Amino acid sequence: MKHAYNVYEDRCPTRLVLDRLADKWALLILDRLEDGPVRFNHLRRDIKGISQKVLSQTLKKLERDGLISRTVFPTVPVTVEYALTPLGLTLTETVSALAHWAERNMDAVLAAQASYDAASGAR
Amino acid sequence: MKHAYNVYEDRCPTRLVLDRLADKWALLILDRLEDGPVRFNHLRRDIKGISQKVLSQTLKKLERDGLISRTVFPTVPVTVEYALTPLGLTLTETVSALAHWAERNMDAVLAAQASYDAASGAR
DNA sequence: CGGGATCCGAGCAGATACTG
DNA sequence: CAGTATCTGCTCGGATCCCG
Repeated sequence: MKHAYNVYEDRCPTRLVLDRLADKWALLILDRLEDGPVRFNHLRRDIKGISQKVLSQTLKKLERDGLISRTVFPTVPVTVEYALTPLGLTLTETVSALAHWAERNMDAVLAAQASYDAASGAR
Repeated sequence: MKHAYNVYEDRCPTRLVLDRLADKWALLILDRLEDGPVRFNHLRRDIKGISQKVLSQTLKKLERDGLISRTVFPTVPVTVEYALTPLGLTLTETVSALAHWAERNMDAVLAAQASYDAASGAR
């Protein structure tokens, strides 16, 4: 057993955390915040395809988990900045590794998919 | 820009890969296979809470992506072993890092959630 | 043992409209 | 600008039954 306890157990708290991390949007947001604080609509524009509702929900979850901070500036109209917390920062190293793996091995994965599809299509 | 190209773009292939990885069950399965080949019902028993259908679907996706291999032994009844491919093996290092991050920082996350909930509950 | 097929209900996501 | 509210689908996952 390479884990401190059984990660595969049903109500294991690690699963709860892992569960939260296993979210495409959350990963992209964390990755995007790595370079510094970003405002709401800026995130919305940068992360193509996310809806305002889902972005809002995901940000709230990440804030609840203590991974990002939300700062409101009392300008008119109001400005809100999202930034990584120190905890969130420690996570982005790992998330980055995942993103870079995807980049490096994308071709291999696509090739595997193509050959898999060809094999089952032949049937 | 720390990526070779814009990961946040809509139809970026990296997103497709990242999307696949952002799956709680897939991560758990990859992690579980790290120690060696495992049979179907063994996985089913080990990864508590997964249904046979979802396990089957997830395994198929991972196989399609070239991350795991499926070997059928013509015994009676038939035996099927799932194992990491070399490509999948390179990924588990990163997945492991994620799992260990979750383990190490679980307490901090739970604490953050508690204080967040207390703050919004007070309103 | 290792699945596929089917049915079904809950929840999540998209679109739209409105607000401080 | 930065969201909330509501409604509506529509996919995902659980349960069950069956097969090689």
